[in-house]
Amino acid sequence: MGRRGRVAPSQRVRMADVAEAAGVSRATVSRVLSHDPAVVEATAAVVREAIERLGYRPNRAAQALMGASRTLGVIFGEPPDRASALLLRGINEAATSKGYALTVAIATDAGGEELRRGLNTMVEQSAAAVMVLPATRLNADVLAAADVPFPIISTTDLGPGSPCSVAALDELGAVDAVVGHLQEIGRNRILHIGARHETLVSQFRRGGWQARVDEADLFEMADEWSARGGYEALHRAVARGARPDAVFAASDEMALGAMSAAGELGLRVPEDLAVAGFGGLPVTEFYGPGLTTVATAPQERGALAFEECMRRLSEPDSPPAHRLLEGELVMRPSTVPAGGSPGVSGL
Amino acid sequence: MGRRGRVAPSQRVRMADVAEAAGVSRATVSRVLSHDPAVVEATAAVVREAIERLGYRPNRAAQALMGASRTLGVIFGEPPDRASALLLRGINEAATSKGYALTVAIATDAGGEELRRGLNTMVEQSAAAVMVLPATRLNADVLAAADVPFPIISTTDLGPGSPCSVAALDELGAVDAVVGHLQEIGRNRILHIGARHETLVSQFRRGGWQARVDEADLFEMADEWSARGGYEALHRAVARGARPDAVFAASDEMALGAMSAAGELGLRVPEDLAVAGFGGLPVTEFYGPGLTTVATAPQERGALAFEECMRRLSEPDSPPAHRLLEGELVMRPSTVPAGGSPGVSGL
DNA sequence: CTGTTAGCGCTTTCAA
DNA sequence: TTGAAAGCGCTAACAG
Repeated sequence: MGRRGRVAPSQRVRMADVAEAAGVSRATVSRVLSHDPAVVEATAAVVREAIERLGYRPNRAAQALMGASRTLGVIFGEPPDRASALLLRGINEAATSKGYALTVAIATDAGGEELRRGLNTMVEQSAAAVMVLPATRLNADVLAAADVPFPIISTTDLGPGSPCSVAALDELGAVDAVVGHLQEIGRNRILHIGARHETLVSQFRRGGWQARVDEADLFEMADEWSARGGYEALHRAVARGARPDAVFAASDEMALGAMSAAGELGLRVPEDLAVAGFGGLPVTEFYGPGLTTVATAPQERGALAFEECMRRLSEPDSPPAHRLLEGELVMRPSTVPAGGSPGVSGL
Repeated sequence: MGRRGRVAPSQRVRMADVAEAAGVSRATVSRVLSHDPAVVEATAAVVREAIERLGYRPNRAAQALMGASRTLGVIFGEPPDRASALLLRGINEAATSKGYALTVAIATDAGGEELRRGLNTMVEQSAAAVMVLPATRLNADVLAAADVPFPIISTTDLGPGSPCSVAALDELGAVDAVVGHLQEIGRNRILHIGARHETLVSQFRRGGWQARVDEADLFEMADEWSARGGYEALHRAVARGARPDAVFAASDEMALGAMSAAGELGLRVPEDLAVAGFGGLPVTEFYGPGLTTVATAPQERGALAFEECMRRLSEPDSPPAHRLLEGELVMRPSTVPAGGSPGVSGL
């Protein structure tokens, strides 16, 4: 057959097949699929039966070509840790239940080039909205300047003036709770171990600590956002003469490394050195004697971000919202000796 | 405008806009985009300039409607741990560089219902191929029976006879290396702590251990795949009279919990109780005295899975391949006292 | 080497 | 309440 522009039709069951099987037109099948109340129940039942029998699945690409797409984008800017996996899970659960599919991209570079590419991918995929976990300030600027046809929801606080919605942890409040706790138990030489100074979370954690602490010699930059980074940082700080009575590490893993270094330095935790981290996944109960930390609810953050997507989509003209989730201080023996009363307290 | 079937054209720059700006036809733009050598360089340059200037991004939905789609699916069946995040990163890196976008779904239930839904999502998204991390045997059966228009690549070993390609860790070999190591250092009462018996990885780890160990009283089922699970399991095992001289835990976190329990029971690690885990992320260096484990290279596994996708796509008629990655035994003080010679040895 | 044109699978007017 | 037909943005077959 020499017809021009001929394209091999796919093997897949199409709407036309369903229509034929049900003895109706394609338009009617389409209406049944979108729960159009105009279709009389008897007809709808026949159509649904045919859909079921033939195993018909609509082609999203064709749907997206017409109107609103049912795809949401997720761009990861955080390191590939467990929290990011949980965040994805939170988003997925909510999205699946509402019939949305998820497309992902990863953008961990500081410069924003990967983020730009990620956003382009989302445009190409006709995403209806995109959730982003921007890593750095530059990334945040890329978001603000992005020329994209969908709303952006950031799961890191971008501060006021950003055109993006925010569904994030109240970082400053959470840090304040940990550092405040260390001060309440009588520590006044609180060393902060940070890393990757260019990232937004690093800046938040350091900023929250700075707001409560004066001594400039009590900051130590770790090489990496990891246990080894925390381990080496504490060793370095002590070697250069810092004499902390507490450590606030920017991540739980760094805190774990710091506790290991403390052991080598002959410092007892918590008697000589109270140690607190940030993150709060269940495993931290077994970090050292049990690590004091802040639970950051990544899964809830994901659900919140999705909710904000839906809100922006249903009220296209509403301004971007700024929704913050409270962290939860978890007190454990690394700051409160077993004799004390460890436990959990809301902020 | 009373034209029938009217649909609001999108605001986005379309191929037609580029064509007009460049003074060529849409077909030529399309050819430039797909690097068709038939287009003379001068024309191509003009087109590329117009694309750049207008900020044109092709609409994937429209592309997918025609021929091969540039979307790959990833279905997670593993718990949301760091390894799964790394696996995604490995896939993403390879996929991005080849111009593929990624769609994700999550299917962690044992029954396979979520997996079926996930596969449906991938059909709807016109995925060209799908990578799956199936959790359970039932999930594997769903995969085998799936009626889908794309090749499936499993990142868990499905054994022979499966219609899916496999790009996975050599689980049995890796377990054999750990348990063999424990035997080589003279341990012969090796307790295995497992969990979630319905999952394939649990079965592999238990099977590998069983192949080397006789005593039936040396298996203890943990409630969860976590540090707390390992902690409680060791306590239970000792309480019921098991007298292990070593522990092989099915995950690093369970091993961490077991070491904590060992401390409470007055057992020194490794003198009284050697402890080994499974997973091998860097943080395990700071689990207890340093945890012996197996590195499972999740990122490499992701890259391998992607490679296998490409192979299946370029050779549609070739049979599914079975590609296994070797684990790497990492010996640390939890089995080899500091006096010994800890280090890394390939399998 | 480039343009014309048909049609991918779907939704949406408009008419009946 | 349902059907006919147009067209979403793109690719590919064919003609020139």
